[in-house]
Amino acid sequence: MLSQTAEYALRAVLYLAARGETGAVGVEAMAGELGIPPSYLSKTCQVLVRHGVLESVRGRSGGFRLALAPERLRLACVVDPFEDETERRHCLLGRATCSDQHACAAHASWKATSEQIARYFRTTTVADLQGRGR
Amino acid sequence: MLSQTAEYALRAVLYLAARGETGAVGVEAMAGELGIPPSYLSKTCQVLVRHGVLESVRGRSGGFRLALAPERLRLACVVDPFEDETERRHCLLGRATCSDQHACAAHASWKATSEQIARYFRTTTVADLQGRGR
DNA sequence: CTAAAATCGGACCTGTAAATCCGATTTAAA
DNA sequence: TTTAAATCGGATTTACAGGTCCGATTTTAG
Repeated sequence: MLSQTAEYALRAVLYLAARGETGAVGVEAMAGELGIPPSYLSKTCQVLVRHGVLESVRGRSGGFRLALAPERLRLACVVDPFEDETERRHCLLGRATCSDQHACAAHASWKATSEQIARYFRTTTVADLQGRGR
Repeated sequence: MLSQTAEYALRAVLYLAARGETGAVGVEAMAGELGIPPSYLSKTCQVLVRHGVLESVRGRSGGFRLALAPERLRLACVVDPFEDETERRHCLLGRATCSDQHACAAHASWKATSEQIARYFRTTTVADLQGRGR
């Protein structure tokens, strides 16, 4: 469903949200806790910083922290930087242009499901997932 | 949403369904029509034969045709052989075990959408998509 | 019977996502 | 002021899905 990288990003953000306002968390610690290759997580977090999802604190006792309150952070903001913009996964058969006007064979029947997926990522916030599961 | 290979499979099956009972269609013709690399489509079709979705006719004027009536062919049958069995895409965060009992943070909120996706592929048939779009 | 046209299927190549490595830079504690 | 600990960021390597190639086999048209 999500690329490996997008999944890492989501897990990292969820982890930081759980920490609340406890200052920045180092990549090494986070990676160890989440079971993600540290140097890869480092890059992934850097991308999230560029997209305004995280803030980085450099130097000693630095690390990463959320840039926004969890209530304002939608899952789409976390995941989108790692999904190909062009293929908004709207067409099941991989058409470049697939709309109500120029529909592929699957368009009509797939539409409802496709829209529910998009709505999930657009409306669900990080706060909505906090405190659930473990 | 679907892997490239699964998408090829679905398009090929839809193409054969549109042909109706006009005998087997050669890979070369099908690939040209669909814009799929011929030798790759060949392998993809071979997998579908092994899974009972297609039948192959060897020798001169051979090719592939549907093994079942379109009404009996569910999209899941076409697509599943090309998706990893283990990660049934049920867990957004990539957990090995994620269920109502052992839930990840996203489980509860993701469940409805996840089930709608599964239901779509399980219940929609090739016949449902026939004659739609182009 | 022969030859052409097709699938079969294994070995090989390739492009890209995933992961690693390492030096430069920044900062705070000692 | 020095040093340790952290991010930054580009170059490189690895793993695997995607794609190619080709010889063997099968079958039918002529």
